[in-house]
Amino acid sequence: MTKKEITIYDIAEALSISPATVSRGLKNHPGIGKDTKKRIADTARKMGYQQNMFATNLRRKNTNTIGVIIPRLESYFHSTVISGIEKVANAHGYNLIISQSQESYKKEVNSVSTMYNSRIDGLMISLANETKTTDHFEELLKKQVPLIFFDRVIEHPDCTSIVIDNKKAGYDATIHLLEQGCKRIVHIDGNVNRNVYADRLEGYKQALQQHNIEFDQSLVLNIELTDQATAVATQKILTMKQLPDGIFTANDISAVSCIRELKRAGVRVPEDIAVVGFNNEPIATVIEPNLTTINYPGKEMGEIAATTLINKLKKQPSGNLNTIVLRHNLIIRDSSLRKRKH
Amino acid sequence: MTKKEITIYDIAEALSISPATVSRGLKNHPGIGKDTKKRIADTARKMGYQQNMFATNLRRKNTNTIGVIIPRLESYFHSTVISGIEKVANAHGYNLIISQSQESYKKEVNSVSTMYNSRIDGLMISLANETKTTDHFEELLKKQVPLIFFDRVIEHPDCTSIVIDNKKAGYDATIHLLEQGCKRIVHIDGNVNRNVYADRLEGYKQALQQHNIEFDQSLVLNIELTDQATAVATQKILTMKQLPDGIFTANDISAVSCIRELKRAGVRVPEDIAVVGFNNEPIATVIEPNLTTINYPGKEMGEIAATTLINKLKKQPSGNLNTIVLRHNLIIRDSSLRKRKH
DNA sequence: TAAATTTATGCAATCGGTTGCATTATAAGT
DNA sequence: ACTTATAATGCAACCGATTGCATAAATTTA
Repeated sequence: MTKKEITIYDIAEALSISPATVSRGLKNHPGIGKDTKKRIADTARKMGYQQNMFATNLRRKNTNTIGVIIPRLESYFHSTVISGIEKVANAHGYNLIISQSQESYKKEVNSVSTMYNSRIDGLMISLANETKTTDHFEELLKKQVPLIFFDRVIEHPDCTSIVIDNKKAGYDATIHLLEQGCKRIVHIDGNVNRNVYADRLEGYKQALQQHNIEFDQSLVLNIELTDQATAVATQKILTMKQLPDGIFTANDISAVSCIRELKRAGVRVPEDIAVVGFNNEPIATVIEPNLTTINYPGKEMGEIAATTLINKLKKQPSGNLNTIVLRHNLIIRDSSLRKRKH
Repeated sequence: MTKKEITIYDIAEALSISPATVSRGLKNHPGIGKDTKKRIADTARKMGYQQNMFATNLRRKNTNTIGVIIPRLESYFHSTVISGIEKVANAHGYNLIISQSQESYKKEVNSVSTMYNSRIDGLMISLANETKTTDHFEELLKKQVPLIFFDRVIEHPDCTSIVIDNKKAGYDATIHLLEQGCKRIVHIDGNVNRNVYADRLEGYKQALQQHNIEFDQSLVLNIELTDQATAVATQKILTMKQLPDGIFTANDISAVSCIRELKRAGVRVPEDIAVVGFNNEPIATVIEPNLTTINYPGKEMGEIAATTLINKLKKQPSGNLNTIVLRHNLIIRDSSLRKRKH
């Protein structure tokens, strides 16, 4: 029933030439005559020829496929990144295979292994919270498969990382709160096992130090940055003997949840407590007051990550960088504005 | 430099048996002796054997890869669906390749063609707004590649569609507004070329009819359901000689934008105008007042779509359904609540 | 016009598994 | 002990494209 596949042999036969010539003709090999090429192309079209990638890949040993592993797909930030990646990969004729780690080290290892078996040409990954080592990438790297980390990265001599300056961003956010007159700032952070959260915390500390405020560990809450966990954390904050006058959270979901709880408890934002988030997700302009946050260029990050990887694959010179740092910026909105500028 | 790949021939040689036996042994063929199997498995592990999928696929003619095409990745709803798909596909050992159409027919055709060339085993798609025909799928279908539509579907005799009852949902939303005392309800809708929007409109009409309210075409605004476009549409609504007292929008992004504009114009929600959205995205509980909306089970839809497809691929009986309708439900929140229940 | 180049094409091995059929070794039946 | 059924393994063709090397044809040069 299934109509027989057309192969280069069929085309060769139809034109009474050799399959080798057809193969070369189809990919515009310089050694093939102009008219022959045209006849091959025409016949191929006429017969409905479709290249068999397996045969090609089997010989060529590359798949034209790039793997992407992210913690979760239903996250605005990550889907933005993926969108950027897809755009670039698609434009360069690469396929994308995507997998989510769900923040689990085990799932991550598993995904890497599956992709390894699928013979991906390159891998881009934003690490799961649980991940602490790079052992599971060694197999890939040994086979010279380029690996790129983005957002949630880890140091590795052979890989490029694409990040923003999280330390500076954390610093910027905190300085802003300080400049708004905050003296006692809580920092709601993620798992400091991950660079992004460790760095944001570091920036927070630096800013405090610069304003001669002593760092107080009890003002740092390391939680899973979800809606729920933040609500719980906020309740805890509300029971502090001395309430903070500023909160810097490491993502917007968390910031929104926090503001919601504060309002529910009758605390005014920003008058009583100013709040700054991170990521600039769409909800930042839905919550009232609108959320001051760090703008994180996700789509751009995806595009750059993909471009870098593809350059590496094509062995173009630009590919051997160690770290690429994208620009972030603080977007000031009402959730932190206590002093009006005029 | 690149370490030589280990093949079944290497294993065969190491054990002085034939490659055929190794091949069968590795996939647990019944005709191979128990101890031989074990020796093969052990040696394979010891030597670091990795199956070459190309060779396998070249013979077997299936790729273990499923394609997914959606309008855009940076959409909460769609990333939720993808998440569900990924979960199921992954659990069954299928790879996923993803592409976005950006609502463009041309890009959609292109993606289908790329996937066709990648020899995907099956395809799942939520159509672009521009798409009106199914011609671009014929090539795939001719090759017996199963195709599943989800959310944005189109009638096709050989394909299963996974949807919610959009007509009923539109009806439910409108009836709710009517029950809250609304008499003049605007419907902000998408491109009626797409089933989802046509059906929601249909449900809206039915509800009106049931309450003996004459349908007024001037109260239906068909727009691109974005933040921006909705803001513009809302401004237009505000200039109507007679203001509506209810608005039913076909998605939450739009509803939120609408509420924002209404509030900015000093219109009270829900007192002056009650608003109902669609999808139940996270922003629905961030906007104030919280948004009444239709809960749309995206992740579940993804899981079911993937399961259905995989069943078809495995030729399991459950696979030959025409349409699967998931349950939706109206979630009533403050944006539409004018009469308190006690 | 013969020799030297250049251009166009073909031969045949190769990539790494898979699988129908044949063959051999082992166990069971008479 | 001898045939027959059963289990275990091997042979070899095949999937479809790629590519180094050889060959043939066309063109240029001497």
